[in-house]
Amino acid sequence: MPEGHTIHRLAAHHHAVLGGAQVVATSPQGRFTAGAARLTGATLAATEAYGKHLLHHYQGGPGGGILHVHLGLYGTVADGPGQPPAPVGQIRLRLVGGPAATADGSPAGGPPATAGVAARQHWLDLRGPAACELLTEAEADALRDRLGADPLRDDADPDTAGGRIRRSARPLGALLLDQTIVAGVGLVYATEVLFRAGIAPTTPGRRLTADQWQRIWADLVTLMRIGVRRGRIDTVRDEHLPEAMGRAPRNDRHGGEVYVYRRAGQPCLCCGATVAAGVLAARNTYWCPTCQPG
DNA sequence: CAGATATGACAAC
DNA sequence: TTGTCCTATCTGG
Repeated sequence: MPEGHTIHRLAAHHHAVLGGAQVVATSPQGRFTAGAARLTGATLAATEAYGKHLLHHYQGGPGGGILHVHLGLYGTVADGPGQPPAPVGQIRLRLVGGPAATADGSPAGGPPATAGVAARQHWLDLRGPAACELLTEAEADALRDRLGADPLRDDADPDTAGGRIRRSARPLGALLLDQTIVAGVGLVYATEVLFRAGIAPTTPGRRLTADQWQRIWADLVTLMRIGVRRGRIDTVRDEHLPEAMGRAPRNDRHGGEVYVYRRAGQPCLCCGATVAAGVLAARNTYWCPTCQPG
């Protein structure tokens, strides 16, 4: 699940269901005991996504702080109304009071709960994360400073990212995954955006023109915004969708329609050539030898 | 039911 | 480059 679109989606959702409310935090596995104690009684003031990093800003209570979560390869966050299921996650946040969520699911702002406001019950479980820790403001600044341009953030600086890419001899398939250059792009988006650009993942960054980078960046912004909306990665143009081509829709756990990601050995949706697979910088990569000439 | 694998990242060679 | 983290899911026997 977790490329940048997933994290941005979670940040917005968590603000909608827990924003402005006091929380009770527990550490069922005992790996976040001190952090949970500092969060309990604090109020979730804001949520933020930067690349694949999720930040919860807590104020008040016994100290508050910035909860930093990175899901890594297989971390998940689940949440829901009412009583939580059996405590198994690394961290659990339980809403104990706050303004009622708006009907359309938009962020519930306003002050914390006051007497007479019906308390919501909402739980959140974090399981299998690569990182779950409390940061200071300075540490959060340092985290943002070491991340590159996030196509889903308004403050992104694609020119700096493009400059670094176009001065590098490393292959584009690795450069797009370098979170200090571009933040939030993972294997699926990197693989697919290069297919859509008609550029092989082995191409050195310095062979990319400024115009090509501009188009790749714009495509990432477009694709990842769709990903946030739909909660899945779709990169296939209308004319190559299953309905348009009379083929069966993709039906694996990812769900999205893609051109080459994990389609090794299958025919390219554009030209029919066999999709190739390889390993680049310790990550799987896929491409069409015809549509993406090296 | 054991083993492989996964949209990730980092430390240690 | 390889190993490790650590969870869920899918595969083959």
